[in-house]
Amino acid sequence: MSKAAEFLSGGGEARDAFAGGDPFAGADGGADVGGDEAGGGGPADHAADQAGGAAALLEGLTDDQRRAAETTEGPVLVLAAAGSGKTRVITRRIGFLVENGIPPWQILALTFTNKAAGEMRERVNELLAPGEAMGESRRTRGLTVTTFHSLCARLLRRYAERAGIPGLKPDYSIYDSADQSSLMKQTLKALDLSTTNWPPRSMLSAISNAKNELMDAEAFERGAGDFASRTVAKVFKRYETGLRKAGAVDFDDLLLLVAKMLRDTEEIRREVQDRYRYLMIDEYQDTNRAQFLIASMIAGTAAERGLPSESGPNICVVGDPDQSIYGWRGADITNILEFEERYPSARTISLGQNFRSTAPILGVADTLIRHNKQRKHKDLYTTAEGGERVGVVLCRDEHHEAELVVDWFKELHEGGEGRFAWKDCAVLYRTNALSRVLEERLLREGVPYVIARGTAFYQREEVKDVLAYLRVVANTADEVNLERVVNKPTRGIGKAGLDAVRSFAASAGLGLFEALRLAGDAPGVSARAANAMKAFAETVDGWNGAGTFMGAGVSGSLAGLVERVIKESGLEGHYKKLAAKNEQDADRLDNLDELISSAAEFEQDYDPADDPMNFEAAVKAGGAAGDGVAISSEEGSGGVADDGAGGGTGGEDGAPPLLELLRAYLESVALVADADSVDPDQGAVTLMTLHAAKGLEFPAAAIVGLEENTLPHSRAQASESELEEERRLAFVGITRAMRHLKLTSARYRTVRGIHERTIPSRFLEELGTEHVSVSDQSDVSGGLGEAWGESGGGSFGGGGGGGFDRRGRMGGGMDLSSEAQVRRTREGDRRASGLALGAKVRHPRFGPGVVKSVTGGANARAQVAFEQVGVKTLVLEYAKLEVLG
DNA sequence: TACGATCCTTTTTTT
DNA sequence: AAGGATCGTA
Repeated sequence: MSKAAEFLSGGGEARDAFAGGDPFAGADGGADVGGDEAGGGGPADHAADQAGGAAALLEGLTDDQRRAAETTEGPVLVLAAAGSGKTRVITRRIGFLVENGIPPWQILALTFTNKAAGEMRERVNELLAPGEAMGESRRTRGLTVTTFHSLCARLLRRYAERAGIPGLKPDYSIYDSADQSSLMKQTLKALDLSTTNWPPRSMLSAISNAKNELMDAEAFERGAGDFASRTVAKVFKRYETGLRKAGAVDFDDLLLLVAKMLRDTEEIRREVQDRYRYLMIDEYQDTNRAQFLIASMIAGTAAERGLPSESGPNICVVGDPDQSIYGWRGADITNILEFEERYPSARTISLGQNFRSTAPILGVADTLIRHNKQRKHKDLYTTAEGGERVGVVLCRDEHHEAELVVDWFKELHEGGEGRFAWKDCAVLYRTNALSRVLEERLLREGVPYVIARGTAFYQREEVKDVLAYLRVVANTADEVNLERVVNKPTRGIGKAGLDAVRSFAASAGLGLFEALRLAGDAPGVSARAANAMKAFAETVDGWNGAGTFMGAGVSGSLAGLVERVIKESGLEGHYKKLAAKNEQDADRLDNLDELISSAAEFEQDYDPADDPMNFEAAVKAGGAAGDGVAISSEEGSGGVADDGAGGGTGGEDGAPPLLELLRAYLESVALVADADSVDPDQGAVTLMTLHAAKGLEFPAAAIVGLEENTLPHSRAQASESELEEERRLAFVGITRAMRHLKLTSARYRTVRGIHERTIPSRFLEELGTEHVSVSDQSDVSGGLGEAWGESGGGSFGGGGGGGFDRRGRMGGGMDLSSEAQVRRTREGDRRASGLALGAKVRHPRFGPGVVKSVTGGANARAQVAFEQVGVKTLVLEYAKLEVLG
């Protein structure tokens, strides 16, 4: 039995995690859910009267695409190759459903990024209600197109209390990775574990992996055998307690808790199933176990849906195994295989025709991806002819690389009739660190550009400060954020005082925030500190009406609240002072302003009826189409009409509008992704990671850093499967390009401050030669690379229209096959481990010296103080160091 | 208690 | 290169 099946049936490890019942037991009672005809009957019933419009929607699709769009009943697996018009198919499919009389609010489409969701909403709107504002038309109103994480956040808000998840109230906070890491550090401290032996990062990643596998702390503990994992289990448990005490959940919890809730609480599962009758999942290859199960449970079984047992629910998943690039995050390609296992009646539709790229680009992509062994080959084809070769450019270093790329874009931009707009161009790279040099060059050349880093803004210190205050305002139990802001800007609350208050809180059974308010009663707190604490607590009280949000001034706008917090917290003054002192800090004030604007903007766009969990509003909006649909409204939660202006999400706690707005705002901030910030209309060159580029396309693309240890990344070479994921990443990059594609590889690159010789990526060889033209611009012969002696320099074969050949003079004429590389890396490792600090060594050129430091890993290097030439950092793999006895 | 200087390690990718 | 942590000093 697969793990997923175990979870669903309540068996095995996963069952222990939740000790709950089988969600699908008693499913025979499900026949009458909803009881409406539209959902149960499906398009066929309505096809007659709507046929015209529906048929028109399918025009211009290929046969395969059409089948994918119109096969709306039952489970469907769409294997959509890169550039095969996947988004188009999903959009048309939604249109087709609505055109056939399915109320939009019964349709749920899940994507991975907000941006993808937003785009899809837009396209559906264009299709169904052209000219009307988004969400205005009854033909789209109530349609849910969102991300897994947003949906889960909303489900948790609506149902957490009813599901009886301990410690989780509707005002829960979502912890981002910075919050998580603070909490983890606290946790380790509390357990008296050193962060050296138990790095917070690894702890968090172990926990995250467990949660992705649907294992909670108790289950993890049960499976923990050795000392290390038993310690992790302890940390896990404590971390969970910390989260719940703070009324918070982390990213993984959003999925885990919802999976658990849907499984264990039949009533909730039914309610969600009643609402959604048509489910679509994009980028299915990137779903993890939890997501797979959430989708399964929302879709329900044939029995739950009152369908004949040989059929299945209306769930359509769209994915491409070749574009699976989130394995490290728990994504599981076997979800694709298990789909057919779980839904034996599933129909599979393959979309193999590529409409995006030229034949050479496609050819190169195909040649590359064929090197993956764990793969079922599928043909990728295009009917398009012509197209220029894919350029491979060898350059000197990252600066040269940036120069060449930017020059190329300028050429395209300025060149003749086929002129390219800036927004047609993109630079893709493996790691964010590579963007810097490119950015500098673009800036210098005056080329407009945008970097896809939606999260960067919210990670700025000053912005994080304000958000931390806001989180505390929304939820004073959030002690991680409380600790962040309690003395920022400094207000005389120091470590000693805080420690005293903490123990006071513990002994009095108070939360930290309450304890601050009563600090005067705490032993060991100076009067001065106690006053400061009390003042701080009162300031927060002033913002949130002493926790009730009823106080004067709290009824104002969200932007108003944010502004008040910035001013009254003293942050404004603090950053003004900084800015006066240091010019670099000037933009911090701008960021604070921008945050206020972002709140104002959010407020403007916010409509409680847009909340997918506001079932009532959705149904109401659905109007006539929704007649006869029984949404269970007697449960008391959101069912009773909310007469408050805020609408129904908060429901039970009678949340006033401002608090609801604040929660929604913080939630949206917590769930932004880097890719979200890509705005195709910005008229600028786009810079982004290969991961963020998934799903996008550009007429001209450059992929930089085609070097070993960069792409494929050094951290991803431990196993064949990791390497294959890197190859898929390269594949994703290549298939983003529509007409022009260049791949660059620099001979030298400065990584973390160390200038070092590189090895061209093995992927370059794997592109084949047929569609590639190599141009060696590096013309380095010796020169810069002296420290590495004979391994430096060398020129590459190929050039012109020829093939690419990695056999140059590198490594003294050695053929650097990948085996040879592995060998050399190990050699470097071995030498590193054999080098003791203080060891006397001799370098062929620099003479004798003493080892100052050694780092291990794939690129082991040592700092050596030479008698004649001073301290040098050497890459052991290349430096022929001789150890002197 | 607060701030600065110095030393040290290090994220690849992200919801 | 840069951020974080630690330590010493005002």
